[in-house]
Amino acid sequence: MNLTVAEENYVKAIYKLQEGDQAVTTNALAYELDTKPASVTDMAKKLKEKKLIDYEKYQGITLTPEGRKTALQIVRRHRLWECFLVDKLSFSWEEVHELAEELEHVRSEKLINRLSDFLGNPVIDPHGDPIPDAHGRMAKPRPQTPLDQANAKRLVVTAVSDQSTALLAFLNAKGIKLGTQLEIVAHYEFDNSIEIKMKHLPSLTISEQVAKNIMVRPL
Amino acid sequence: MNLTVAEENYVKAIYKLQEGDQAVTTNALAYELDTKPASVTDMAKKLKEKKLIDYEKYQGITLTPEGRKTALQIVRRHRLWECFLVDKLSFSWEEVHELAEELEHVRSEKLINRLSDFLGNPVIDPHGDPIPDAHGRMAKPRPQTPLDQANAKRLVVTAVSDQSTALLAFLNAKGIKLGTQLEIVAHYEFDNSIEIKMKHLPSLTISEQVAKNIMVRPL
DNA sequence: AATTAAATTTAGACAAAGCTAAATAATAAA
DNA sequence: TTTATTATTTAGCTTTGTCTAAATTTAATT
Ligand SMILES: [Mn+2]
Ligand SMILES: [Mn+2]
Ligand SMILES: [Mn+2]
Ligand SMILES: [Mn+2]
Repeated sequence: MNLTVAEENYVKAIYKLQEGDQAVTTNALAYELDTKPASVTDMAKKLKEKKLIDYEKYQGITLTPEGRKTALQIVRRHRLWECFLVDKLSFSWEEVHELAEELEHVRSEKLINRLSDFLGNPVIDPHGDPIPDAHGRMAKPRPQTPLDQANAKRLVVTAVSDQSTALLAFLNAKGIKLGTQLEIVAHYEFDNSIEIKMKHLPSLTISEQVAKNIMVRPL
Repeated sequence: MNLTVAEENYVKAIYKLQEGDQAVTTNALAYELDTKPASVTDMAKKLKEKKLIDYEKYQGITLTPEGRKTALQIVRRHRLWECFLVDKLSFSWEEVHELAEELEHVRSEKLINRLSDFLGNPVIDPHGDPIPDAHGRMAKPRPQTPLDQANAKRLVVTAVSDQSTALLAFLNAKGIKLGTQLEIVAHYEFDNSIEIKMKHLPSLTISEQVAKNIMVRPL
């Protein structure tokens, strides 16, 4: 099926919001895509027509199996381009999302498979997110939790769930990246901030907001 | 100025057709872009509004200096992506044009300059066409002529002027590529076909059509 | 110079993707 | 269970880029 760029962006956004299998709401999708609910309703009708989503008035949106397959292809392209930009062109992780948002729409199986080979068939992208293979399968991520809910003391950073430039730039400034090892020094109940310690660095206190978006697993 | 993909394709096509400085006709542009003359007229009005072209009814189209600058940026992106695809992803020269046609529309100075560095700042693309630098300057190509007009006997292939898959595939089949050295054995007046000889290979006769599109210079 | 042919433009329509404002449905509060 | 609030949809309009058919201009031929 031949999708427009807009349709691809919708399908990917629905995939992202559809954690598990609960329906995605019109408003949530509008917010995610920085558009208006009325526009989402319009597009929902088109995507239903193309059998990429299940949609009934007022009932929210879910991807069909076909839609999910499509979404995974787009996610694959997005994440592989991110890897390319970071690994080969030396971009930093907060710069690549925007560019990948455009590169992901160049549709060519051959291109993307060769790109994957060229990169050594990576399985996670620069933000720690898994990359679907050519068949849409991804390594199920090793168990990870947001830093604010971690119970172990010694942890390693495995991903960032919010990928805004603002958060990533903050983490850069503090020297936190994928693979960074850290120790929880204290929880402060007042604002749920967390004090952490990385090797060779003075300890540092981060807000709950930040902690929620750093994914970790026990070391 | 922020151009749409369609506008970029028009500007690039006008640049391509505007050999020297003669105006590009509506019909020629429509044919080049595989669209209809009426659509070209519509777009001409928009591009004039954006000061990218000079255009008066019935008088044809020429790029303004601003338009030429824009065109050179697009050409730069196109040709650098072609280099990437051939040099890094092992595509062959007849496969890359289509893909570059899409990749060229990802607008990022930083991306394209890093890509250029990554590729070693190449100055010609896989078809022998010069690549504009970041300032829009290109090495003026060494003098070259179409094979059908060459007077020297021993020649080297420097570029292909028609880049259709059909021609490139034909050249592949015959073992002709950039840098190939050949000798003219005979001209046949009947159909202007040309017999050529490459080292270690039996001689071979090519049509005028083909010869017109192989650019060569004396060895 | 008049006529024919070719090139170009205009008029009117359509599909895609978006918007605002108004209407309707679903949910939450009183 | 009414009432108020929030979520969603509908209606109508806009922009971009395309098309066909008709009109007009320019160029080429008698
Ligand atoms: Mn995108
Ligand atoms: Mn990512
Ligand atoms: Mn293009
Ligand atoms: Mn080329």
